[in-house]
Amino acid sequence: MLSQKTRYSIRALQHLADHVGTGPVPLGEIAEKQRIPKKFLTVLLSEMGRSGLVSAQRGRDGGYWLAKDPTEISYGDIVRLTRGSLALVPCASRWAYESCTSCVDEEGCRLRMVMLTVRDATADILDGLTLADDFKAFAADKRIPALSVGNNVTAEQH
Amino acid sequence: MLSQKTRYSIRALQHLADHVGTGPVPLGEIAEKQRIPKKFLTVLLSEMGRSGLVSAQRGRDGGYWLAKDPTEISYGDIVRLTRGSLALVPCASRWAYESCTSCVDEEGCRLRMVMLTVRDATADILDGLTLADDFKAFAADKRIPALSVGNNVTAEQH
DNA sequence: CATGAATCTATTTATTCAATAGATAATGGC
DNA sequence: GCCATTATCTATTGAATAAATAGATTCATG
Repeated sequence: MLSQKTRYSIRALQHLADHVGTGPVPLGEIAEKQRIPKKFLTVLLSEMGRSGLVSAQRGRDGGYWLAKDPTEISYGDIVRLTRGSLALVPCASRWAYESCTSCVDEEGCRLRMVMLTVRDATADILDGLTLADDFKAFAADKRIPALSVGNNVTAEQH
Repeated sequence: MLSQKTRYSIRALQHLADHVGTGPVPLGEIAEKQRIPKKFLTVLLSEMGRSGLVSAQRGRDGGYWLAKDPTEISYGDIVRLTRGSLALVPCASRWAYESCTSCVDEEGCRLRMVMLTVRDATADILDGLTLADDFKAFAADKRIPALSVGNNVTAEQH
């Protein structure tokens, strides 16, 4: 699962992407519009500043803006920077590899092979989508179906 | 990330898959061979028993075995049963959907659209692989490259 | 120099996860 | 019937991580 931190960060960046060219956006506005706790968001935006995703200006009329063009910031980048890895298991990360504790045989580990494949598929998607992408077109293209709300799942739905 | 619980569970099931037809495998053997804390494993195997993945027999010569044919147990099943969901965000789960707290507009949420796509790609992989699959062939087919160990990442490696 | 903003480090609080404990129940051999 | 063996269950502890908050500081601008 993605942490709140990652999710808040993505929403904040999307907000900034939607306001490119309109000058610095103050933290208070992002917090309010995106329903993110203000004080928490200061921490997140600071980190994103340090990692080069956003720039900021202090003082009157200050605020935040994207440090790069929205086409240059992919969802993969954001997840890597805020979460450390795209993978579901540290030994299947290509960006932040860590060997498993309590692993019996990493070379032959089937779990790791599966998870490497998943991580590559995930990367294909997340690295191919940027903050600039048009999600209405994207959704139509992928034909994302509506979700059945609740937990009423049938055997076939696995 | 997958929890230890999910990882241990998968390793335990793989062990059982490798011993189909040899009679009940006692917990102690699984724990030792797979390096899983014994007491913890009892909890995991109990849960897997309740969810119908394994069967067990008590007493002398007792132990565990797969409740179904290994071809009938996919990695997707295991992850869903032990973790609750394949998705990276609860509102993108099809099996265990939950709406986000602090979500502004779920219908139009771009993060959710991306994550639905990722969850579908993940499901394609994990539901297509079972405990019976031959991972040497799988790895060769997918041409899984060796990992560079450590965190020495260059800009191009994203 | 006062005001409005971001920035930084530390701390609290909540939640989740991993592991262990301890008592119980079934099975089979003698 | 009794004992050793093995699984089962519920609860608890302990540790780690994540979420959120606090408070002092710095910088820009009118």
